[in-house]
This record gives sequence, structure tokens and C-alpha cells, in this order.
Amino acid sequence: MIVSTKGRYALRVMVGLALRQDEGYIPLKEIAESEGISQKYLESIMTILSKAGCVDAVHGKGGGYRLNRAPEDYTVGSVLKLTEGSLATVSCTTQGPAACARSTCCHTLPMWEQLDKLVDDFFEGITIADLLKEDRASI
Amino acid sequence: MIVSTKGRYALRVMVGLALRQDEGYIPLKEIAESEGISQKYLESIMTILSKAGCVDAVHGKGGGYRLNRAPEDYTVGSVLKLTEGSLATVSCTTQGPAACARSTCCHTLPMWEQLDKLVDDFFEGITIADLLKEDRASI
DNA sequence: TATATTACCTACGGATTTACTAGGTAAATA
DNA sequence: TATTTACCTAGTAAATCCGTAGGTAATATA
Repeated sequence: MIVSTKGRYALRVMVGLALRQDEGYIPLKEIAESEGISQKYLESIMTILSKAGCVDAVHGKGGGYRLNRAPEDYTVGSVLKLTEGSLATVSCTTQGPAACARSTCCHTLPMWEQLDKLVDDFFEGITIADLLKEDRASI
Repeated sequence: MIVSTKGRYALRVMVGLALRQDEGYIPLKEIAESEGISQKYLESIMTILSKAGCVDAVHGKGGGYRLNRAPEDYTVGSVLKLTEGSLATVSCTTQGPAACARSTCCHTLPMWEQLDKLVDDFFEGITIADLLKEDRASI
């Protein structure tokens, strides 16, 4: 597994907010119910997105969350990096050359670096707006 | 993380065996020492590869492990699938449509399926022979 | 001002996975 | 028979995952 529920939920919420972008602030309770996600768990995820400036949050009645940019301006990669911390596919590439004493002579390290780039390019090449389009499912 | 030490060690061992393919059977002890891998832990990995017919194993003095095919004939994907069990990037795609009740209407599922295919194609497109070439590092 | 509503914060917990270790048994060779 | 090797079962410390519990702070409405 490269992406846990944390990142997957975050993306689904972003899509949900994008679909209701003209309705002002959407309370977390509504999002959690419509997506079938634990409300308490979702709180921790939304706080991450909010503190990172990814979404706007407003307290009190009439408050909730909303996107502060167009769906086209959020890459999937940027959302996942916030919630997952890292998208590294192996531990070898997380902490630079210091992580493994064999990095200078390892026959497999270049492959892991290629894979990391492949995954990163994939996620950075998709936006929340892309996820809204149904026809992705037909591919 | 998509690949644990189990899969990474397995690949390094396969490369090690490929480099010494004309030396007959190589005992696990030697492989473990030259690769700096825990001997006991490596035993469990080699048993997987052996039982799957990936390598030949011979007991007793003069015994050990050796490849039973050319390095070109082992894809990285086939080795990783044996040791890791699955290379799925998210839990959504592991158990088919039954895994998630929202699979029919999920806006993100197609993306995960694309990613799974991307990763699978990547690993199936690389062989142990490719890993032997140093010049992959220069890419 | 009081109350309800909402976001935010800290701490804890059960389940699972990871990366091993320990201690044996079975097979082959010298 | 003794040594060398692969194979087998069991356990375990640490980390991570996926939440839950219970509170505090901010905002709007009556």
C-alpha cells in the first residue's frame, strides 16, 4: 500500500467540496455522512488540509469547509503529500543517500528512484478537476 | 511504502545469484554476508523463492541456491509478487468490487486502477538482467 | 447574553504489519 | 557418523493504521 485511508479520504472530500463549490461552507458532518467516513477521524484530516491552506475553514453555525481555489489548481499529488507525508515507494529513497550504506553500489536503487519519479509524475499530472470527470472510469 | 525489505532483499539476492551464475550452488550464508542481510530472515525469503520454482535449492555440503533460468527470464514483477504477495497501491483494488460499497460511484477508483497498472507495467518491464547493468544508475 | 453549532486539540487503544530472532528438523555430502 | 546446508514453527519488539473519547475555542443566532 502506498496510500492509506487518510489520503484517500482527503481526496474524496476534496472532490465532494468541488462538487458543491457554490454552496459556501460545508460542515464536516455533512461530508462525513455523505461519504460514509467516520466523522471524528475526518476531523483530523480536515485540520491538516486547513492548516496547510488547502481549504478555508470557518467556525460556528453556517461554517464548515470550502475550497479556496479552482479544482484545476489542486494536484492529487499535493493533497496526498499533505496527508500521507511522503509518497515514497520504498524506504531506501526517503532519507537520501544516508539511509543505506549500500546506496553507492546498489543494483536496485536506480529502479526505486525511477519508480518514485513515475508515481510522483502520475499524481502531479492529475487534478481534482480531472477526478470530477466521469469518463475517467471508461478508460 | 509499496515494497518492504522482503521484496527488496529478494531482488538483491536474485541479482547476487545472477552475478555468480556459473559457480554452481551458493549457500545462503554467503549471500547474506555479502549483502549484509540477516541470515535467519533471508532463510524465509529464499524458501518462498525456492518453493515457487524461482530458484533451485540443494541441501547439504556443496549445496545452496542457484537460478534455474537466465536473468533475462525473471521479471522484477514476478519476484516481487512472490515475496510481497501483492503490489496493489491501495486497498481499494485488492479484493475486486466487493471491497468497497462505493466502487460503482467512486470518483477516485479509476485513478487507483490506473496507478496499479502503471506500477505493474513498470515492474514487469524490468528483468533481473536489466538490474545487472550499471548504466541504469546514470539515467 | 445564552445557546447551539461548528472547527480544533490531546490522548488513548486495538489490530495489523514489519523485520526480525530462537530453536529446532530434514536432507545431502565427506 | 559428523558436518553442512536447507527447511519449519513459533514468538516478539516496534511501528503504523484506523480509528474513538472527551474536551476547548470560535462564531452565529435567539
